[in-house]
Amino acid sequence: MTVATSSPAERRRNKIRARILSAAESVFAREGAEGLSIRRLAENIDYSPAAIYKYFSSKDELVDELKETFFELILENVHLIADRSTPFAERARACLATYIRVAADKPHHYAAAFAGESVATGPVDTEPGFEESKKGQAFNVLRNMIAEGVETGAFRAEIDPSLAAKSVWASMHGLAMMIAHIPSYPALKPGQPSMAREAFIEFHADQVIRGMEAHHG
Amino acid sequence: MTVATSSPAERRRNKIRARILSAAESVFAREGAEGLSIRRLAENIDYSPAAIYKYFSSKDELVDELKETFFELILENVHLIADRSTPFAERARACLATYIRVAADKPHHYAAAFAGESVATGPVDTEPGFEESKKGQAFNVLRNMIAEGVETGAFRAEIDPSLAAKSVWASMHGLAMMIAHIPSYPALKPGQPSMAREAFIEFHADQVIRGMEAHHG
DNA sequence: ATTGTTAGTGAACAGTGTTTACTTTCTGAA
DNA sequence: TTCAGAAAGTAAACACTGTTCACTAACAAT
Repeated sequence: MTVATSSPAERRRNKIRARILSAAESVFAREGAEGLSIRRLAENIDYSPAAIYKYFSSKDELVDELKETFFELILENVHLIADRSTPFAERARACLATYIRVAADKPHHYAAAFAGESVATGPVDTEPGFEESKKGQAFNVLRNMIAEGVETGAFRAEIDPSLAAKSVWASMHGLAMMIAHIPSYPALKPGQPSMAREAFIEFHADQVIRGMEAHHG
Repeated sequence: MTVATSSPAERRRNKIRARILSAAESVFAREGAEGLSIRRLAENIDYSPAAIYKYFSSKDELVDELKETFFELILENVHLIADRSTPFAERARACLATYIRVAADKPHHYAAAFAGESVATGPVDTEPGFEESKKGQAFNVLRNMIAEGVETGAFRAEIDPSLAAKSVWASMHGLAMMIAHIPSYPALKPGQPSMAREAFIEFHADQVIRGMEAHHG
């Protein structure tokens, strides 16, 4: 083990790697994975197409890194809400709504994060490294929150947090995908779309939480 | 207006068109839109690639037709349940579950039906021809069912059927997409995945309905 | 100073959807 | 029945794509 954890050459390499990722990010955000071509990317940063392959073994690997970074962003935002000490019901709704908002902000990223065949090969939570992945961590935040709800009696006692978390995730995923693919969803008519969307996101989150709520009395 | 609504030539043409679609269908079901290449398709049916373009103006148009036919299948299945005279709650849950089941049966079709950029250009329900499209009709079935629930007092009075239909659709869409992209979702571990999935689909549908239910008491 | 690794490149390979110019085949009217 | 015109079908090319290979230039370490 050498002392220097980063040689000058290594730092320079990381810098270029980052520059490639940054250029890719901006194209990807605008046009998605299909719009991001290695040749165009190479031209943008004044390299030959083949040069990219000295830094990434394939386009998929490059895109995977963009997706992972994006899910890190989702996780950060959700954590910010989840760790607050506001009342449970409010906190739960805010978490769900936040997930959608971040997803809606980068629709191409969100859609791509779930469209990749690499993800589709195995079960979600038995995938190697799922627990450690950003997606897995986001799932855990959700499950813990539901467990809290069950323990405090806010949610029905018979609810299995793991199972419910998957159901809730699916529901939020659905809205996120709808917005990603149909940018104006769910606005009835164009015009003040963001207000209508905000209201809808909150309605949707509310519906999902209601589905789990206990009704004493 | 001529009497003959289909000349021999025309019938022959439709036959070949159908043969192309049929060959495309089987490849598409197995490998999705990316796996379906015009050249491979042409080879399968012993035509030159260019010949396909005498019947379809583009690959997108061909795929669009596959998608529309698929959504017709969904609609048929859902209608079969929706038109039954079983108790409302049971009927509603069965409709939602059916939507998922048909989608899960042809994951590539379902994913593609929502992935196309052509869909993503406008609002869902202000798209020209949305009301007439199979997707639009499925949406109407859902909205009418929710309206029925509100009228009979099963669902909360303040619920707007149009809005709620979008929320419910998003929830079901989410699960359908999860299953489409992650074939083993939501099984925790491989083994008896279809039973686990059946149970989960019903749990999910139940959660979604519960979100709208009124609690008199 | 020399050796070996790394950065970077131009050209090619194997695909893709699509268009164009061309030939063949068939059809509908004089 | 003949004959013009439309339609069916094709080979070859265009403009792309991701990726690999052989090669050169630069740099690091012994």
